[in-house]
Amino acid sequence: MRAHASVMHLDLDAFFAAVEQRDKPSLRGKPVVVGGVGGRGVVSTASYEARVYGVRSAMSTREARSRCPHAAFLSGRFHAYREASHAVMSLLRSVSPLVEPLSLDEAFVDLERAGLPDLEVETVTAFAEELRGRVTEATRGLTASVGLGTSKFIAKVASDLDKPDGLVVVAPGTERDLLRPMSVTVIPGVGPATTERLRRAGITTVADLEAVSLDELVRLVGKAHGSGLWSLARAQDDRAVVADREAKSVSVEGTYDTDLTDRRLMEGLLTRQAGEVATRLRKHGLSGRTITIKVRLHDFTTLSRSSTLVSPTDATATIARTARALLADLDTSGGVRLLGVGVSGLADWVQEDLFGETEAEEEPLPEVEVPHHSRRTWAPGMDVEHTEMGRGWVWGSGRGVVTVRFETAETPAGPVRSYAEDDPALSAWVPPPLPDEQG
DNA sequence: TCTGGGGTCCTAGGACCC
DNA sequence: TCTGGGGTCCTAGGACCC
Repeated sequence: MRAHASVMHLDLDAFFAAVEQRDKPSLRGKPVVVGGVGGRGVVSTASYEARVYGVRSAMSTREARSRCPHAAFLSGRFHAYREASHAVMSLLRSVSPLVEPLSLDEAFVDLERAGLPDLEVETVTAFAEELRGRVTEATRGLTASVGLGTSKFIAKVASDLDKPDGLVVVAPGTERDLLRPMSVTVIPGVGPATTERLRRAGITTVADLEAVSLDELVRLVGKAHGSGLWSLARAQDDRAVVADREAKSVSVEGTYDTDLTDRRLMEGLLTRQAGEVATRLRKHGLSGRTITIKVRLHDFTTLSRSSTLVSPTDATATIARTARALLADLDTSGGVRLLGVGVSGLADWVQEDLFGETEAEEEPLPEVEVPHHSRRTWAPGMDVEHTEMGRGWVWGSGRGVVTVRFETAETPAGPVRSYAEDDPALSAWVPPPLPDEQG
């Protein structure tokens, strides 16, 4: 803990929904819900007008619709969110070199490096207030809630106390009095499971937590978590603000509106996801050794299987083949609602490519037909182009009919159309070298 | 027809090595 | 005829965050 309230936490208010209202004046003052709009979608962000009706983040879109049928339901324009986020992060970095983004809409800023004349409460308060105004300017109208405190924990708690469009400074020395009456859930890392465990032990507030010994806490919630809670309950937090944290994994996953049962289709989808993961790895100059697939069954049981290669890869074919091999060991007969592929164990260098695809030393993998862009046979997952519908990908094929899903960034679950296999309007789509698809 | 997507961190057991 | 201990890597699952 520092002597001064020099850690700042900034949080953009109802970020995705606010960007939509900014860009579309007809939505201002109205309930807006951004999230998945498919049958299994959930809410990412609800505008404050929608929150009045009880719509919350992580709620199923179905429930949000029933609570607030007249809201605008939008699937999200991530390019616009990224752009607004970038404007804010750039502004913050112009103020201090130590900026730690937590997501598109949140960051810590270390004011010890902001070149202020001093770090007294009045000084940092005036500085933060002015900065909030500059954030609104830089984003053409978005508002931010800001908290200042002697640690990350306190700054984060503070930014939550006067939302939206607020500023709270917790004066040094007042932290523990502030925390004591609060629920244990204010502590980052205390979610539903931990809250329930603590509740059974009679612990519901930070004051309760403070009264529990370290040994007892470790017994209740484990070693790392227990010692973390013990410290945070006393407002002891020395975590530094760290700029430029490196990514540790890259993954793509998707939940499908209806459960998948066709293994061939699942393989096609995994192949497609592997391609997206590989593209993102290459874009950031990364490669990784561990390939993981994630499979969520019809009953929501979630399985993962991973395999670590001898050397890092960023090759679609290697990731795809490994992913399909991992799937081969799983029983998916009850149906699958989610499939995902990830790569971890990242290195910021790429293996020198001595063997073409560099898979010479890998264990033999089962024979699976890889969808191939240059052939006019339609395999699930392959990219196609239709003269009228534009770009899409093969969802299924057979008996002379090919089903294509036309999907864009705006509509992840786009329209599905079926064509005769030999329909001349349909052609294979070969991706350009290193497409720079999204920011 | 409950329950997203992209992440991080932790735990625990087994293999393997010294 | 009894059975170490520490360290590291790998795998699977789970909690949590925004």
